[in-house]
Amino acid sequence: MRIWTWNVNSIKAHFEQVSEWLKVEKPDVVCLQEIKCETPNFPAAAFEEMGYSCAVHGQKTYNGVALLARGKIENVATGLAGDEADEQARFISATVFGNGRPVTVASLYLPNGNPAPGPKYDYKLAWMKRLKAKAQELLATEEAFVLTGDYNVIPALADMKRPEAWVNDALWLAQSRAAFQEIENLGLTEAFRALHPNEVAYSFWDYQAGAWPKNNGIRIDHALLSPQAADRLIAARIHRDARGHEKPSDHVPVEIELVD
DNA sequence: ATGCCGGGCGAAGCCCGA
Repeated sequence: MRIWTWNVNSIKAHFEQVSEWLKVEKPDVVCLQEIKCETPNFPAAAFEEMGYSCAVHGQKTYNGVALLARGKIENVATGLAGDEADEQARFISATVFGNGRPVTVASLYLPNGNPAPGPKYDYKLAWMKRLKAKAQELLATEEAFVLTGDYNVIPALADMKRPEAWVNDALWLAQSRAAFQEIENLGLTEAFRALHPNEVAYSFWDYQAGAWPKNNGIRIDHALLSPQAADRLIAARIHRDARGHEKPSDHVPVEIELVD
């Protein structure tokens, strides 16, 4: 089972590229972030024609996450517990099936948090605590699950081209990394780094200042796997070529492959 | 680079992203 995550920076603006890539690569599950549309405006019919079921947690203008999967999608849940006032559409989870073996998959868009310090950073850290609680709840089931998406966290020095540019940034601040590490330390595996301990690879390049031609990138799109999912992990890939397309998203797809 | 690009909204210019 191949599971993709892709922050598409508006599904309306980048639908053509996304659908072309899905037709060629045929991933089994696709987690989308920043769809930037309300649920009724998501192009579900077009994805269904391509063989996918869809579960969407949309929002006007900002955020928005979705799950596509070949076969059925069950137990769809949206949002994270712990803040009744939170109206930002950043989390959707569901059960998907590969050869009959169920996997719980979540598509998440973790808050950026800049400027830090400030209310946006407080929201980011609080959101990470809520995500940790969700991970703890899922771990108690002792089943395979994958929490994947745009984490907006640079885990280590090796995950950025220009560390000096990020010293005071919410994506790199010690508290952000510590919160990410806390979730990993529950017993989750960050798939790409686990399989490629020494590889320098990025998943985001800013649109500005020639970041892409200079390869001035960061790695912030991740997949965290429960032990039962990590046991099935056989590959992790970053599709960096997607960034070179005409009119691309600023993020590229990150893929993991599990034994069916 | 407290935004250089790019998207949304909405029809100019501001908000937001990382």
